[in-house]
Amino acid sequence: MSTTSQRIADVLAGRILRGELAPGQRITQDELAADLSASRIPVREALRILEQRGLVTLRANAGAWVASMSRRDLELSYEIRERIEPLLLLDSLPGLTDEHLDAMRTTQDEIAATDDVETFLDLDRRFHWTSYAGSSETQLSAIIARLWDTTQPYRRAFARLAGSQGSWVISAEHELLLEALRRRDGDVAAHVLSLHIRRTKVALLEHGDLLSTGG
Amino acid sequence: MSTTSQRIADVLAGRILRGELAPGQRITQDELAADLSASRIPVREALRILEQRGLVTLRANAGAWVASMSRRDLELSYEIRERIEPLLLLDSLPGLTDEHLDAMRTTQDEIAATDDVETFLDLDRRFHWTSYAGSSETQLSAIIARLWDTTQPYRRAFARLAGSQGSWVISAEHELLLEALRRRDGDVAAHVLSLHIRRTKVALLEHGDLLSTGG
DNA sequence: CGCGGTTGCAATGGATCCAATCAGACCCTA
DNA sequence: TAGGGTCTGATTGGATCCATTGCAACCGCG
Repeated sequence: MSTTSQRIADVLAGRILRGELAPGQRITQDELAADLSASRIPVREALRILEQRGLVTLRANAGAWVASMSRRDLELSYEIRERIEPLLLLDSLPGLTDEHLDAMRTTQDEIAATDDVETFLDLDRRFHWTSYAGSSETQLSAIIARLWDTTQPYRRAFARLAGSQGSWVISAEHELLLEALRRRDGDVAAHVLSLHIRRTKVALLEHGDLLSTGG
Repeated sequence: MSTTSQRIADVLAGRILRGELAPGQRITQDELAADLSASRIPVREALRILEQRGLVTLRANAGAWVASMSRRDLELSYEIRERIEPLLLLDSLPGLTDEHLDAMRTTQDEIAATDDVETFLDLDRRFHWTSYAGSSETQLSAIIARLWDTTQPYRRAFARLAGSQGSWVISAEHELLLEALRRRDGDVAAHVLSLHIRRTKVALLEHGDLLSTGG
């Protein structure tokens, strides 16, 4: 069995990523401890773990809050991803099996079929991370996972606003990516991925009001 | 005054970055607590803080170690830096004052004059981070700071092996960077920086034996 | 009526104590 | 003698209790 700290961190991370807790919202140690039937010690460690993942902001002698990003931070996050996710994809490609590609195929079909925002977010995440499954766990994947996590609330807000408009663009880009991966063409795949992220960034930032969920 | 956790984290980080503790070396909570006259609670939090900075590796019910990287991780760290440090530099450039540039000028003169490895590492770090001083604290600078921190032991090992050979190349690149920044030529500055990092990576990885310090 | 200081409470930070876990040595057996 | 199992010690993880900090309401003074 894992530690209590890790269990608490997992539960809290899930709540944040599912949007049950909004960016900027206060988190009190006592409350969480009582809620999960533990003392405050593992709660404090869990908050440290989530600070590390960028999901929580801590201030000494003041407390903890669900992390929120400035518009500039959000923009830079996408520009980082645009430059290093292709790196991870190239590192992953040699290790990608046909089973991985089949799984991506299936996931993409489900993406094209869904209208629910939460389902889409989940599937989109799965689609891309399956493409990274050929790479071993490194600092690179950790950094990217963190960027995905911290921007998740804003992706959700955007997806809600945009509705299903433009979802066909995403599907088209996913198809291009998938085809390039099948041909084992790393250069094209990396390029498509880079463009995919850049276009998402632009679309997302056009909605200036999506930062209203928290400062 | 800050918290005890933060103070312990700072002390331990300093020891690791100065090379007093080698990668892979065990850290026991009791020892650290006794050494710094504190209980184990803030020590545990300090270890979490340093795990966040990538300086310490934690395993549940087993303990803490000074973090070490695989060769592949080291290589990827440089490839990430090569792609995103130019981004930080471009973000910083509008905010860079003449005072910043003068400080870089002075630091570079000191770099050219020194033969001591520790002094060089310190000055080189200062040179580049001064060039980022025009940017506000974002996730981007945090990621890069982390990459600098975690690769520090290997930079040190390389600098010792290489001695002062090739230090003129570094100085030449720094001069090019400085000149481009003075002209406010972001494109050239970013390009020089990218090449600077890439060349450093290649030189560093040629020494396959520098990973001997820890596994 | 507005501002500064003070007081009280709520929440966090830290210390001590106890329980659970892991690593290694030792012993017993085949 | 080699292998496996058990037992013991050391170390980490967690709970309870106390100290400290920060925030806010309240009171007094100008």
